[in-house]
Parts: sequence; structure tokens; C-alpha cells
Amino acid sequence: MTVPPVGRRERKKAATRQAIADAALQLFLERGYDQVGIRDIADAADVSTATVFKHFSGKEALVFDEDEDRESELTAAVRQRASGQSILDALRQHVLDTWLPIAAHPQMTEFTNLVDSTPALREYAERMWTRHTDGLSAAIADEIGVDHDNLACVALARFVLQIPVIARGRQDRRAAVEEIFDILTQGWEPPSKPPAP
Amino acid sequence: MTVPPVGRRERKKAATRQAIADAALQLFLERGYDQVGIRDIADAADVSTATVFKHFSGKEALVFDEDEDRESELTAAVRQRASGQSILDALRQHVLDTWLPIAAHPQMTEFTNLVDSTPALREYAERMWTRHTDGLSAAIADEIGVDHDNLACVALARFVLQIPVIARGRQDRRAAVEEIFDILTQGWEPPSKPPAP
DNA sequence: TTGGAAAAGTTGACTCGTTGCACTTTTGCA
DNA sequence: TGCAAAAGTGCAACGAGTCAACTTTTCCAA
Repeated sequence: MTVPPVGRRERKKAATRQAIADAALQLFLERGYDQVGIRDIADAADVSTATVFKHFSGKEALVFDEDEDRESELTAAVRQRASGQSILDALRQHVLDTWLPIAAHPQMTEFTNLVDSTPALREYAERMWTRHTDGLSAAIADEIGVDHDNLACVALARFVLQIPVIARGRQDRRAAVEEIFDILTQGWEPPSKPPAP
Repeated sequence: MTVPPVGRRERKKAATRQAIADAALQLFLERGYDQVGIRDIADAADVSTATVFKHFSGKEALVFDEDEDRESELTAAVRQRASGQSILDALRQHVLDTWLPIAAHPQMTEFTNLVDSTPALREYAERMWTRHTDGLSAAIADEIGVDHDNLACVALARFVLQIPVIARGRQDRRAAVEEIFDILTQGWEPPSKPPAP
């Protein structure tokens, strides 16, 4: 909504927030997540620890950009899909369009290392996706015209939101996403063995 | 393994553990999970807080029986399946055989209410399943003769272990489990609309 | 322009889960 | 019987997160 924060107030607030996030990420990358305390971050950003928690819901949240509207994008992808396109294909395309570019960002590697090497962050990142199962599931159910708690819709939503988690850390993320969507579309079959050496 | 703990030592240890778990569950059910502190539980069980953590890895673990060998049961279900049975069918049968009876236990309702109404416990319960994705995925890959990190196997393991999470809280758990396995077997299709009223 | 309301930030004490340490008691066993 | 290991204790401490009272900054309307 407010792409450029307008008033001085909001600008300063955003600046403080950014200063905290920057200090946190730098310290985390330098020393490792568990070796950095909230007080270290607060000192580095020259604010109090209470201010840190006014801007971020917890220590893990310091590392990730806010969700904001991931859920609305997901539901929009389902609701406003091209006519004749299946829900599954719409989701496939949405994941390919929005998630791949972000995950492929080059200077992402040290950040990815940090997350992968810290269980708390791995779990938090996973929850950032799975948090939206209810919303996505409701959107799917609406499109089809069934109850919001329809089992097939709930299951599909859960499975689809697992895909970025599974594809993360693969060399060819695009191929991985496609392959998993194929499983959901056509059913699972044992992958073919490689020829014996 | 040690179905009846033998020595006096092990019996006493088991008794202490049980006393702690019982005190914790009772207090949680009475006041709610967040309204009970570790110190309350330790007092009720007449032990020190340090002893609580000698027996349980954390507050959430006080509520659940230990895993122990869920993972080995899962991998065994895949590895020792009837000849000619598909991996998916073996997993389907295993989930139906081992998980349904536990989840259907009658006095489970207040326990289920507790878990459902406490986010921390919901997440912990979910992790109790998803923790075994690597083991299950490796077993599947071994059976087929592909690498342990084979994408289709990792994805299947993740999806299958989501099934108890999804089916939880459904009126007819058996039907739910079957339906979700059908999705994995045959691919997802939009469920049919109910007839208009 | 100014006066105040509201937002942002500070401070410090506090709760709570969890750990570490030094110590005592209990138990198993040689 | 004696002794080492296991179990448990008591207590202090740590780090994340909260709370309440207070100060500063910013906005805006009379």
C-alpha cells in the first residue's frame, strides 16, 4: 500500500526498523544466530531491547522480510486464474513466477546458509509458508463451490505449501517445483532407477 | 524393549517420570497450558525443576508420550511390505493400522482439546510427525534403488507424514486417511459440488 | 503558531523456560 | 562392605520476551 512511507514519522519508524534488521543480520552472519543476543542487536542499532520487540514479533522475525500479502497473492492466483486453467496449474504457475525469482537471488547464499544451519530459523521459515494453509484452502474451496473445510481442498493447500520447502536447496529449483506439481496432478509413481554402473 | 522396567532404580525413575507427567497433564487440563509454569509442575510432583528437565526435553514434551520407535515402524512398514504391494499402499495400511486406533481413543477428547487450543502444542505435535521425513524418505529411496535425496521420495515422505496432521480432528478419520492417500495415488481432482439446496 | 494528543522510544524490573554447577542421596554391584 | 554411578536437589544464572511508567518526537487542528 504505502510503497514510499510518506510522513516524517513513518520514515523514521521505517528507518529504525531497518537499522535493527540490518544490525541483526550482520551480527548473525558474523557470529551465528545463537551467539547473538537481543541486547547485542539493540546495542548495535542503538535502541533499547523493548524497541526491538515493538518492531519485530520475535528473534526469528528479525531475519525475514514480513509476509504482509503472501496470502492474498496466493488466493488471488487461484481466484483470478485464466479461464480454463486448472487450480493446480494456476498454483504451479504462481509458485514458479513468484517464488523462484526470490529464491534464486544471488547474494542469497550466505543468507541461506544461515537459515539452513539454524534449526529455529528453518522451522520459522517453514511456518511462514504453512501459516497460509487455511486461507489458501478456503480460496480453493470457494472456487469449486464446496465447504471451506472440504478435505480435498485442505489437503491440496497443505501439499502445495510444502513445495517451496521441499524444493529449497535443490540445484534446479524450477525442475523440482515442476516435478512435485506433476506428482500432485498425476499421482505418485516410483521414480525410475538409474542404470547400473 | 524394557516393557516392565526391571531394577528398583529403573522403576523409581519411571515412577518419578510418570508423577511429573501426571502432575503436568492435570494442571494443564485444569488451568490451561500457558497458565502453568514449570515450577508449578515441579512443586506438584514434589521434585525440583532441574529434575523435570532431566526427564523431559522441554515443556511441550510433558504432554506427549515419547516417540521412541515411530520412525523404525515407518521404515519397517515400507521395507517389509507384502510382496506385490505398492509403497503407497503399504504406507496407507500402516497409517490406518497404527495411527487410527491411537487417535480414536475415547478419553482423548479433553486431551485433544488441550492440544488444539494451544498453538505451541499444535506445532510440537506436527513436528513429532514431520521429524521423520528424512528417515522415511531414505527407506523409500532404498526400496526403489535411487539416491536418498531423490526428489520424488522426499516429496512423498513429506506428504504422507502430513496426512495424520490433516486427518486429525475429522469426524471420520479413516475415510479422511483413505481419501488423502487416493489423492497421492491418482492425483488431485476438484471434489464434486454438492447439489444446490 | 501553538498546544496537546498520539506515536515512538526508553528504562528497569519482572516472568518464564532452560541450563549449569556443586552437592547429597540412593542404588547396584564387585 | 565399600564405592562408583545414577538420580535428584538447590540455587544461581541466562536469554527471550513483557509490562508499566515515563520522556521525546511528530502531527495536526484550532
